[in-house]
Amino acid sequence: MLDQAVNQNHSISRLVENGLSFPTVSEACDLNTLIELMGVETAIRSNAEIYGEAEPASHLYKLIDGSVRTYKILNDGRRQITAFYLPGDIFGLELGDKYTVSAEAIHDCKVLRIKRSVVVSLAVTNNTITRDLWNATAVELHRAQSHVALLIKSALERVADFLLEMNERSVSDCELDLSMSRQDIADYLGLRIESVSRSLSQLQATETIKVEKSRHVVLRNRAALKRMNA
Amino acid sequence: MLDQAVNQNHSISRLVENGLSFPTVSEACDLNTLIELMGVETAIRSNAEIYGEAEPASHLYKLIDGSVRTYKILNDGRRQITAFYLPGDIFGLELGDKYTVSAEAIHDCKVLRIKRSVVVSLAVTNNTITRDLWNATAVELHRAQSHVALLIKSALERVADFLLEMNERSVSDCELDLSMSRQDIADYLGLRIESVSRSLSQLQATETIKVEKSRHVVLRNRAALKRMNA
DNA sequence: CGACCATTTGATATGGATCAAGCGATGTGG
DNA sequence: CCACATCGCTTGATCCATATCAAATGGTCG
Repeated sequence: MLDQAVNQNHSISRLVENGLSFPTVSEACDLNTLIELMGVETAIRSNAEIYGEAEPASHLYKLIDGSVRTYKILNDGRRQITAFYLPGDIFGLELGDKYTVSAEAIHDCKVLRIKRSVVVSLAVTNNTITRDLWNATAVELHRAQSHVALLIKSALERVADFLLEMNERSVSDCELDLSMSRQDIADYLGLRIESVSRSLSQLQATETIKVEKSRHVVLRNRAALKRMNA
Repeated sequence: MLDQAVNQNHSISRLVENGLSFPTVSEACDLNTLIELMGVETAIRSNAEIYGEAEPASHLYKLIDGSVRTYKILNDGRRQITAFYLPGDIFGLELGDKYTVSAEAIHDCKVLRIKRSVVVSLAVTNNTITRDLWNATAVELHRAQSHVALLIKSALERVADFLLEMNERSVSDCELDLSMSRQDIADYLGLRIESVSRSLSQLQATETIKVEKSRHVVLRNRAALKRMNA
């Protein structure tokens, strides 16, 4: 059943990529529907690059399964992770024609991939899609602004923020499965891996969290975590 | 002549705000033209608040003269300046219905102000305007991403970055007139005022810049400044 | 001229980086 | 099934960049 869906996506996609009109898609369709209908399901191996900074921004992605990090490498070699994407998130959206960050799979992933040129040309006449593109960019902007606010905080506050952010974006109970390594977290928070580790230990010492396994954290006192934020 | 233009803007604006149709504006018009045609010219005193975080996002602004800072106050009282706006820039653009930052005039300013509801309702049928809103949001996103990259750098690098950014956004020769105080710069860069001052002194000691007056800086070796960036 | 405010400079403290070692989980070969 | 290598993470010791505290300087305005 899944295979069938994938194949169908392929054929729809090809139709439109070949320039044939597709009334239901091009008229009253939103961005998410467009990706679901026309996106090509693609598997990506753990740690594989999905696209690289400064490459032509050829595709737009919706993450189905797994997790993705986007990052920039600064000229001294430091890596700044700009965002983590979880299932359901759209990524790879660029206004300009080059990617401004690189994207990598954190694990084996499944994504829906759609040609940017298709989306952009549909957007010319489809206001809903243009609005969705705006909307998606605005969501990214809010995340980036939160990230700025995060980076001026202390190490402990950054880690607390990070745990809450991940918690809110996942199932949102008190159990938290982190898909990324300590190094990824450190590069996202602008800290060293040792500082992340120490902050987690400190939060555990104050009974705020419990690090059951290194990738599995229980939030024992979310109020205390929230009190650390701004 | 200027007064006349202002009055005319007022009347056009009222027409549309009262729900009368205005074919030339609502059809083939872009966002900038819309603001120029319908924006109400407003003067804002130095240090006056233009809007506050979490207030209803009632207006969209184009800065004509002066400069503006937007910021968030974190819960421990720290102020994070998120952006500086210079003449020609659009600000106050929100996707949601509340402002996510506060905006203040750094000096006496002139702005063109337009109701958000007008822009948004025109955007429903005018794809060019929707696209321009997307575009403006994408510009903000790029700035925010650069800001993230900036905040993981050393104090010296942040200050060098800042000088280059301001230089590129102004007339772009080697003379740089800073419209903001050291405290504003510090709150933008996530540093203390003393660290900003020391970094400037250090850049001056290496003949990279010359601080002629505290608000007027000459870039003597732009290549050296650029070499500090990532 | 004198008061005030912004900025710079100096002295010291501190949080996070760095360097280094230990620990625990996972996997491999004997 | 166990010894051992490896990798990711934690913990410890020390260092350094920036914060903090304090004072001096300079520019502006009455």
